[in-house]
Amino acid sequence: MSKLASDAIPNMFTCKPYKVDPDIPFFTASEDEPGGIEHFLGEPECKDDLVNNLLDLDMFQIQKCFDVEDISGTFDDTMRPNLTQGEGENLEFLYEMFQGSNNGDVRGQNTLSTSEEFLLDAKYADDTFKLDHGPCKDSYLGNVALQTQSPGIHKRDSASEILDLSSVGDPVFKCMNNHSSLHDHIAVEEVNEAFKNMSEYETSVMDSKWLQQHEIFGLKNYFEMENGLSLMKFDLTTIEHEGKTSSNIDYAASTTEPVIRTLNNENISGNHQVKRKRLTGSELLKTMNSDVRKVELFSFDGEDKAEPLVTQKRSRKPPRRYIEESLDYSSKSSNRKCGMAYRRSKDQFLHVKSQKQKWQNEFQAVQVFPQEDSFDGNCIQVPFDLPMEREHSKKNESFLVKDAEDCKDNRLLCPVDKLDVEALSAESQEDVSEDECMARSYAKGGGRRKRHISWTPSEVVKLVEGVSQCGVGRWTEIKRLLFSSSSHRTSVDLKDKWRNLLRASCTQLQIKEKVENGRKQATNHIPESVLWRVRELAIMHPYPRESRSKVSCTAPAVSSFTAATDNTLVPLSTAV
DNA sequence: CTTAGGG
DNA sequence: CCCTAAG
Repeated sequence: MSKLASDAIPNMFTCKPYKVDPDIPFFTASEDEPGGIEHFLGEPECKDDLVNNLLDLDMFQIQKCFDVEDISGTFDDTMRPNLTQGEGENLEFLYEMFQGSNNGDVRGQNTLSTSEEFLLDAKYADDTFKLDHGPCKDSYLGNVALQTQSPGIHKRDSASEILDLSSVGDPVFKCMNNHSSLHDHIAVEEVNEAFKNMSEYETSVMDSKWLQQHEIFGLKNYFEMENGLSLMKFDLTTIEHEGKTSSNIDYAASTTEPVIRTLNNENISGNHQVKRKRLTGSELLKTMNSDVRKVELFSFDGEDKAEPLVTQKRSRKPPRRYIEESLDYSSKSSNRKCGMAYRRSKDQFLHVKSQKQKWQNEFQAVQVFPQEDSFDGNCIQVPFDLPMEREHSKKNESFLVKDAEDCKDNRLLCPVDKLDVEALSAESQEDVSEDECMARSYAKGGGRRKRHISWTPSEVVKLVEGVSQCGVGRWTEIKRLLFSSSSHRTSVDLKDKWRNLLRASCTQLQIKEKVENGRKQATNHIPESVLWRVRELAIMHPYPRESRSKVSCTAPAVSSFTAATDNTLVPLSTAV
């Protein structure tokens, strides 16, 4: 496929004037030093250069990648505000811009003002048409709003953002084309001619500066990205281009490939939407400006051909941000498909299946309190994430190969998981509900804090019993023995709970000694007998540091414990 | 990985 | 409940 593309693309693209691949700095400058980049972007200096570069970029891509013969109306709409408004003479204007003349400053600002108007138009048009844009739309539009509201920086930002927004509004442009009379082929041709007239010297002089600006632009784009798809994309192309500084062929192939993918995909899913949107500004211009069917005729006749290119290129590890976000997406999207549920509960189920009956018997033997912890209403949890994000995940279901594979795996494994759940539910409703509860709490979190699940008295009793059996500190064993069914209680949780119980037992004693009235409130629904037991266990199995001193001061003698306990508690001597 | 301990 | 260091 890549060879195919390499053979086909140069025939259709005429890239004479430019010796240096303009996207190399764009792609190579990526995840290594985002902080510095951000800092750089924060400096309000380069606006004029960026303005110039914006137009330069446009012209570059147009000239470089397409021998402009059949430019669709989208191109005209995109370029028109920049080229035709404010300056009647496109040729002269562009020429000056390319030369980096001082006049370009003023004109650049004019261009920017019109661009802003255009961006606002795009925003409103976007809102009007409500086209399917994927998850990044809002953020981009938000950027637009921010730019228009902050005059201090909006010039620079909007300049660097125009292409982004054009990408976001791509469908908008298309819609506009359907019912507007903005087609302006003259401007395009003039631009094209201007490039042809440019001398080799000028282009070569521009290259260094232009590359710098292009890098800025690209990095800006980089930071605008909401998900990692385009990062992957960029990485791929980066790998492709590293060390090949003048590989226009590869450039063309890699940059046009997603376009073709998008086009060939009949039901354009969010996946490809995102891909196209996440392209660099230059790519987007190409995407929008080119007559894509024409591209398709050049030996790209199926998605299966374009697919290997992607997988072949994906060799660099995605950035951390991408990993987190993709995990977020996958967890959200696969939540309903047992994605995380499977992951978290697989071992649990396997383990439970073998030992569940046995431990359950032990539980019942151990239970001293009635089954208050059926977890009936306790497990109904409201998801943290917004419903909007769910929609995104739906659209981006297969927006990465990795994600797609994950989803597939989850779907494949899901039936087994469900079978397990059903089989277990026949055994014990409580435990399954706990597992589901736990799975939900993890699946939706996406790395966030686990939902707080209050310890039920029976759980406390189980913990106490486990401590009495295994001793303090053997939390894994206790967990395995008594909490194997409740996967949301980890050994660390047991440890923490035990620590809290010790504190509670201490403080409660002190409180009880002082005020008899506040006892119920202070106990926090933990029966006093349990606390007594905790205290005694703390004596028998001293907690490494804190329990010894604390308990020793307040813990009564064993004789007092036996006297104070009700008969529901098994005497400690039997347990130990 | 498990535990202890601080936050 | 989270995080991390230590073993």
